[in-house]
Amino acid sequence: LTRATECAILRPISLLFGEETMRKGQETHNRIAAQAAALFNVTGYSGTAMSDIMRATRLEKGGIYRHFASKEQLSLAAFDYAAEQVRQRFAASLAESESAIDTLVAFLAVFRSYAERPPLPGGCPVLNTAIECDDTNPALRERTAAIIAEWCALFHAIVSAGIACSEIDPEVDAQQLALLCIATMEGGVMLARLLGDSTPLEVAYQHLCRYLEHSVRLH
Amino acid sequence: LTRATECAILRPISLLFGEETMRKGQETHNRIAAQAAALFNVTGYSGTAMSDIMRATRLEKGGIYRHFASKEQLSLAAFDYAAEQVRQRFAASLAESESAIDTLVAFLAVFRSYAERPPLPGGCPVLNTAIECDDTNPALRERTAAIIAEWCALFHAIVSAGIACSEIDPEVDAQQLALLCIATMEGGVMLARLLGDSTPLEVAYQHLCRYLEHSVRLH
Amino acid sequence: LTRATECAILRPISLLFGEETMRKGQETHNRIAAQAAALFNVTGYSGTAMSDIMRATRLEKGGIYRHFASKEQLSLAAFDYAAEQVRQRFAASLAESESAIDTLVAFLAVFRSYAERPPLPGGCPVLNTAIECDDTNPALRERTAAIIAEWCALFHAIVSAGIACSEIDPEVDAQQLALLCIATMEGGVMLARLLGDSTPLEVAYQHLCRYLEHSVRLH
Amino acid sequence: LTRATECAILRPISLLFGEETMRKGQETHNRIAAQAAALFNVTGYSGTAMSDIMRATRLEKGGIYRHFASKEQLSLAAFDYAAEQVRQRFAASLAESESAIDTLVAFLAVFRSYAERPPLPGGCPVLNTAIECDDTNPALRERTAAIIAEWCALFHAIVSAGIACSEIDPEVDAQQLALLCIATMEGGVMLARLLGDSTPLEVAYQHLCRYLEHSVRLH
DNA sequence: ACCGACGGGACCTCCCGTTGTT
DNA sequence: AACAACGGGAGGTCCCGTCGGT
Repeated sequence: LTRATECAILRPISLLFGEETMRKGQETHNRIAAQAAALFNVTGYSGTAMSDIMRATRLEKGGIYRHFASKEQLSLAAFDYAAEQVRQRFAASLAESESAIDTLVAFLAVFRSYAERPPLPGGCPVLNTAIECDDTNPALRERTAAIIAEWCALFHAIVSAGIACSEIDPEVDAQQLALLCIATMEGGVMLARLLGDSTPLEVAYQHLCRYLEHSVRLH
Repeated sequence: LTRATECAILRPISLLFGEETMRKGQETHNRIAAQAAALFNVTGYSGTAMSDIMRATRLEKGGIYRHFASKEQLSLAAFDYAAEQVRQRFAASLAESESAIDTLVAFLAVFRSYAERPPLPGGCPVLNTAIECDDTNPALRERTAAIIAEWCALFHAIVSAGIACSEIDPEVDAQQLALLCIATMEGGVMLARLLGDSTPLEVAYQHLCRYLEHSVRLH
Repeated sequence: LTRATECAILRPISLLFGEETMRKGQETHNRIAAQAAALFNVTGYSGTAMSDIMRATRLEKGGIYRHFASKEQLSLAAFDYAAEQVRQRFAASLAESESAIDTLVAFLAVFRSYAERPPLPGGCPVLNTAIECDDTNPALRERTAAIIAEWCALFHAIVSAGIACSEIDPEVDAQQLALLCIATMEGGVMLARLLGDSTPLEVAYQHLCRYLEHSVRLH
Repeated sequence: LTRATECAILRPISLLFGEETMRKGQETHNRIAAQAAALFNVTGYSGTAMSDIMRATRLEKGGIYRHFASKEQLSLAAFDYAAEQVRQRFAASLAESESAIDTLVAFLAVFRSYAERPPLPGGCPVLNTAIECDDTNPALRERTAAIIAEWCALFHAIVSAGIACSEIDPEVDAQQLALLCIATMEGGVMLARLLGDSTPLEVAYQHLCRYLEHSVRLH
């Protein structure tokens, strides 16, 4: 794995910094969270048993419960891992773009890529967690809402910058634009997965791109 | 309840048609499906236990299993009940509209009303079921996809009629328009429920209304 | 079992009184409580596993948990059963005695019989529960203390009657006498069981009998 | 054990030589036994988990299992520690008394002090262990019975000396007197802890003091 | 048509003990 | 000497489904 390689490379460095301690444990901790995240994303939190996670991690109960006090705690760590994966996808996509509109398009493009290459097996963890946990799991709901807030903040930053450099119409409400884009793309993800067809995502993406071009960009 | 009243009204009629047989049983059957649908919609299929349904229906195990062979079968019946509720919401909303565009707006308005008055407790059953079952439950996934297909067919009919009477731009692709509208509104439902705020739904609704007006209506 | 036979005999009678309902369940409920009481009394509450009770009752988990919501609830029911057994032993012993002093002696004699014929396997449930639960289980502690209170009340009644008929010295404090007798005999039970020798019980009994004769009886 | 014997022999010698070696280990060993003794005395042997002992000792599993091969072995060491505490309480109380009767009273006084100042948290370890282990744990039962035997031997010595100096009635049976005193006081300890009231202990103590004075002392 | 009793398996959690490492 | 990591089994609880009764 890329990750394992990365660790192998970083280890000597961290040794220099005296971070030697608790390496193995941390690694296992992360590995469990990562594999649990995938399972939770596919079968849901209540649909995934600890035994499933045991099988995926090839660890026994004792090994898992050493790192997580409960399934609840593990589910939070798993969500955090998933959120981090999503963040990295956005970071990678936004990195290449230069103008504000380009950046917004890059944001949309991340969702568009979910049909073929989801950040985790099972689709968008934000969408999945939002649907499963909105009524039943305050802790996860909170965390999920925080990701949405992050995205909205990102939109605010991008739109502000775009307005400042006269690329974006100053009338544009960043918050509303963010909600519209997230809703449309996440809805597209849902449809694409349900129908097993990426068309809905493509339609959503094209529609929003045109909208950005015609109604958000300053002419 | 409206539903109960409806039953009371319909019963004498069905009596006229000799449907005397299986009345009480059918009623219980429907009641179980209805209450299970609400539970499933809130806590999910794997998050809802038969004991929850027993409590809600005030029936013992035997009473439920007389009507449904398994939890699986009950979940299908419950989804069918939920789908029917949704259908009725759409029928009621579309009934009043006259023009094609009005009809499309009426379609969107149904989703807009979900924030304050969802068809079932727990939000949109189509969205919820799609997310929970896309990877794990082919039977429910199929049924959910069928609802989407129904909506698309509805769009086809409306758009065709609109084109025929020169209200809608003949360039409009009904299928794509349907997917866009469904994705945007369902995404809005997700956000509204997650954030506990109907703004995302309102934004989605307003955006699509303007889109219908400017880009779908024939000028 | 005697008990089962008894039930079989009583059943037709209870039918006459319309107590037909919930017969089987109640019977199983009682049987579980009785057998659990014996186990708890021998191996303690925390030392007895539900699997032990399953083996003893020849019931599966499902069968037991139908009747008791938790091990905690079962432990309370089991203690109540044990307390009832103890009560019956006292009732049987006190029934035959005539004078106040005789009644007190009969009370002591119940404890004396514990060495050879304890009310339940494992010795005195009051003593055992008191020791195990005084610091850890308020519910059981309360119930155990209530039995002690019952015994003290019994002493009050006996002593009062004895004083009234000039058989007992009016200076005698019934409460203190009760505590002394209970302490001495329960301590005797403990020693007898620990040493596997009934001598301590016999010594305690003889001592208290002489004490009753010389210092409690009115001369 | 060989190890115990070795320690007993080596200790004075190594002290002479200022023995640095093996001191830290022995200290930890004792600390674990002491803290485990308190826990076992409160929550019982089967009610106390190794994790409880880990928390109390602030040691990890490996740290404890280095000193004790198993929970079973630890429980024996803990009981030995508890027994030693009890022995010291008796030694301290008996040290001050001069006559035989005074010594017996001093013996009783130790139990009387248990209500306010038990030798360990949780009450009398002899009583607690006797009740929990009489049917289930031969090793601990043996050790507990040995403490009782010690006490009886102590009574024999005191009574013999008392008879020899004409302080105690030569008719007195030391063994029976010991059993009576132990039973009465331990029963008092049980009641005092159960009821949260030292009265039973006081009553037992006063009763036995009067008994010693009137029926044991030679007049 | 519905209830109550029960089987037996799965689930989460915790337990005791072992091993490798430092 | 002590810790961290882990195995594997047992504990209590809950689950789904069956069956006999009424």
